[in-house]
This record gives sequence, C-alpha cells and structure tokens, in this order.
Amino acid sequence: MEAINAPKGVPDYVPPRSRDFYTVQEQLSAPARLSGYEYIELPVFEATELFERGVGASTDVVQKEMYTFTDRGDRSITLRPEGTAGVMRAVIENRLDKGSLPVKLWYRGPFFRAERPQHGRYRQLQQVGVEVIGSVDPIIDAEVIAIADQSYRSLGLQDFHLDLTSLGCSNCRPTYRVLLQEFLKRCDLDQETRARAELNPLRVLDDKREVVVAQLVNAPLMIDSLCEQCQQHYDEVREYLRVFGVSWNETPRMVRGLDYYTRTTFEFVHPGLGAQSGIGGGGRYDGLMSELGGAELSGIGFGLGVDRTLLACEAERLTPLRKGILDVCVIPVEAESRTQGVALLVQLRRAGIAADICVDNRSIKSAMKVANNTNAPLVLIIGPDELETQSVIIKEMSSGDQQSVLAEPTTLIPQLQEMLSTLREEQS
RNA sequence: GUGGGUGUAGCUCAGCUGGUAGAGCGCUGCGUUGUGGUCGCAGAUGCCGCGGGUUCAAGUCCCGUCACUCACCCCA
Repeated sequence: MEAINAPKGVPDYVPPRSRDFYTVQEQLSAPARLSGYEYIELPVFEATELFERGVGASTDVVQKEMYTFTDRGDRSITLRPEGTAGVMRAVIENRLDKGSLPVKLWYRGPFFRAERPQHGRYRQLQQVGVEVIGSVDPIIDAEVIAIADQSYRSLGLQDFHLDLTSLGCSNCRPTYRVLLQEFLKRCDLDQETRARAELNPLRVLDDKREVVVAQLVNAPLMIDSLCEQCQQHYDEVREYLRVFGVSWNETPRMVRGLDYYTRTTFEFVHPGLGAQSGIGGGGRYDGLMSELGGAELSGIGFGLGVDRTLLACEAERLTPLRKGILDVCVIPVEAESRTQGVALLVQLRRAGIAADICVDNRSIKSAMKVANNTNAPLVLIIGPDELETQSVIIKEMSSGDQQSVLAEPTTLIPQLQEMLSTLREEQS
C-alpha cells in the first residue's frame, strides 16, 4: 500500500521534539494564567463573514489565505486564520460584555492560513493568545505586553526584542492617511504599489525593496500625527511599560496585516528564525466589537506563535527544555516476574510516580538499554531472586549504584519518592 | 501566486569527468555466569522520489512529474 503524507505545510511534532513543543505551549500561557486571565475554548471554524468583517476584507489574510468551504447546509465556513475575531464573537454571543469589565481571556490552539510554507510559516499554526475587552486604561496595554514579554522570558529566551508604536484612532488616522497618500502620489512607484497606496497606504511603509525604501525616508509617520488623546495614551502606555520592566524599540513604520488595530501596536521579533522573524504580536482594537455587532468596547490582545517560539528556543539552543518524562522504569527478569512487575508498576503510577515497564520478554541487557534510552533516573529490577525474597532492586542510573529493598509499597514508595526528590535537587 | 535549492539506509549526508552503492549516528547480537551509558567485534537495513529518454552501461547526463525546502509577497 502506498503511504499517505500529511497535507502540504502542516507540521508534525514527534518525540522527543514534541516534548519541547508542549513545554513551549505551556510556558507561553503560564503568565496569562498567573495574571488572572480566564481560559476560553473556541471552535476552530466560524462563519466566513466573521473574518471578512472582523479581520478586514482588504487584508491578504482574508483575500487569499483562508481555508473556506461550504458545509452541508450551504453555509460558508472558514477555518479560523487568527484568534481575536472568534473571541469577540464568543464574548458578544455569551454576553460577557454585559458583565463586569474588563473581560480578560486567554486561548490557545491551531489556526489556518493557506500560504506558501517556509521556515517558520505553516498552514496550520499554533498560537497562544490573550484578549482584554472593555478597558482603554493604558495599564492594560502595558500589562498585556508585559505578559507576552514574560512568556518569552520564562522560556529563557534572550535574543528577542519588542517593536512598539501607536497607529492612532478613528480621529487622527484618517487625517494622517490622506497626508501619507499625498506623499505617496509624489513617489515613483510601480502599479501594484500604487494600488496598495490607495487601498491601505500604511502597508506601503512596510515595503522592503530598496527602491521603495529610499523614497520613503521622509514619509510622514503616524506617530507624528497622533491626536491629543492618542498621544497621551501612548505616553502613559510607555510609562507603565517601564514600571513593568519591559524595554522596547520605537518602530513608527511597523504595520500589521490585520485591519482592526488602533493605537498601541506591537510585535515581538527574534533574529534567529530567518525571514519569518515575528514570534508574536498584537495591539489594541477600538472598532472591532461594534463592527461585529457588540457594544462599543475597546479591546487589546496578542497572539504568540508557538511554532516560531519553539524555533527561537532552538536557535538559542535552549536544551534544558528537554527532560525525560519517566521517573522509573521497571524491568522484569524472566517471564515469571512479569506479573509482579506489573503489580509494582500499578503501585508506582497510583502514587504519582511516572513509570513504565519493559515488555516483550527482552533480556535484562536489552531491557536495561531500553530503560537507559527513556532517561528514567531510576530502574527497578525484579527477577526470580527478588520474587523469592519479596524484594526489588533499585538502580540509580547516573551513578550505577543499586540496592535491594523490600517490595512493600508502604516502604518502597516513600523511598523512591525521596530518591527522586534528591535527584531533582541535584539537577537544579 | 513568483523565483531558487534539494530529493541516496531510521537520521545526517558522501558518491570526482556515467560501469548495478558508502560513512557517521542509530538499531540488533556478542565480549560466558541476572544490569544500561564508555570501549572492542560482528551483523541487518536501500525499487539511489516517480515516469520516460540517451547509452553496451545511469544514483551519476537530458526531459517531465511529484515531494520537500528557502526566499519574495504576507504573517505567528
């Protein structure tokens, strides 16, 4: 039979790297949980219109990167390309916006974009995200950014930086937009870029081609055209960021791909990933809730890329991520000791000790090899001799020391637990 | 959607100007008497991505195709 391959651009995480992936996902969400954010579990597909309205029909994401299909009821369904729109929909639908504000939520899971895959860019990507709805307090902006920052730090990442700017609001951005468009009209640009200047002039600022970049040196910047409220808000955000102990780069030319962002906008960048250097990003969105039929509430959030963060960890060679997952490996010598071995295994697992048993009647030599490969710090050997004396051999793998002890749960289990905890202390 | 690169053992790869395949790691076994990691010895494993062409002969050249990959675009 012919083997079947995974669809294009979707990653498999297999052991042992899957352990790292899992650890990264856990660590990325830990700071949000520590900050009182509640978990929200959402569907992976939504009505297509949610993203058209929420993310913005003019964005590349909506125009050419969505997995859209018609279901059996003839409804247009789309696999979610990002998280914020779905969270807003659920908040509105479940009336969370009518309760006490702000609503602080975190989520995680897969997202889908039909892009051409490359290093750090997949068609199914995993994100950990956070959204705060119903507050414009700049403390919230700073907190959200600080949580993301802490997420990366808790993994031990160091070589990343935070890009920060303000994109203004519905008062000041339109004015700036016209200003920028007039500037762009005087530039020598190709047709495609001209079209973009009409549709979304800010995006032109992000162009990486030298011919374009050279012409944009003196382009007007949003940051210089902020209205009084936006300026004050941005000043305060930065003030609180200092209190949170977060440092950043001012990047007035930063542009994000989703239409809903206003005011505070940020991106975490890691230089070790190649072209796809953004490991997370987010910002404030003033109009999104009402655009999706909810109350006039502002929100702010971020999405952190789990896949890319893992790549960043690997780029920094953060190997302490990888630990064995077993505490103890049980080795029954000779077939007659298998039953007692399983009985032992049950005791261990019930006591919360991560344990496995060598099967398939391997020779003790070969079983030791298998046990060694699991990285379990302790091995329990039980054979005919031990059956006779109702004992078991505990072997400490790193030193090779071993001792025979009574296979009595009330004494064996505490002893193992003590050995494991001293071993853990030695390790750290 | 556009361009470049690569496809040879489980993994990482070597195979110069064409003569039917190699290394390292891993795996299996052995180094006697119930014990892994180091070391030594032995061994197994390949439709050389797929299809066609040139040739006495192709992993090696040509064409096509598929897959993977990197970059542009865009983004986590």
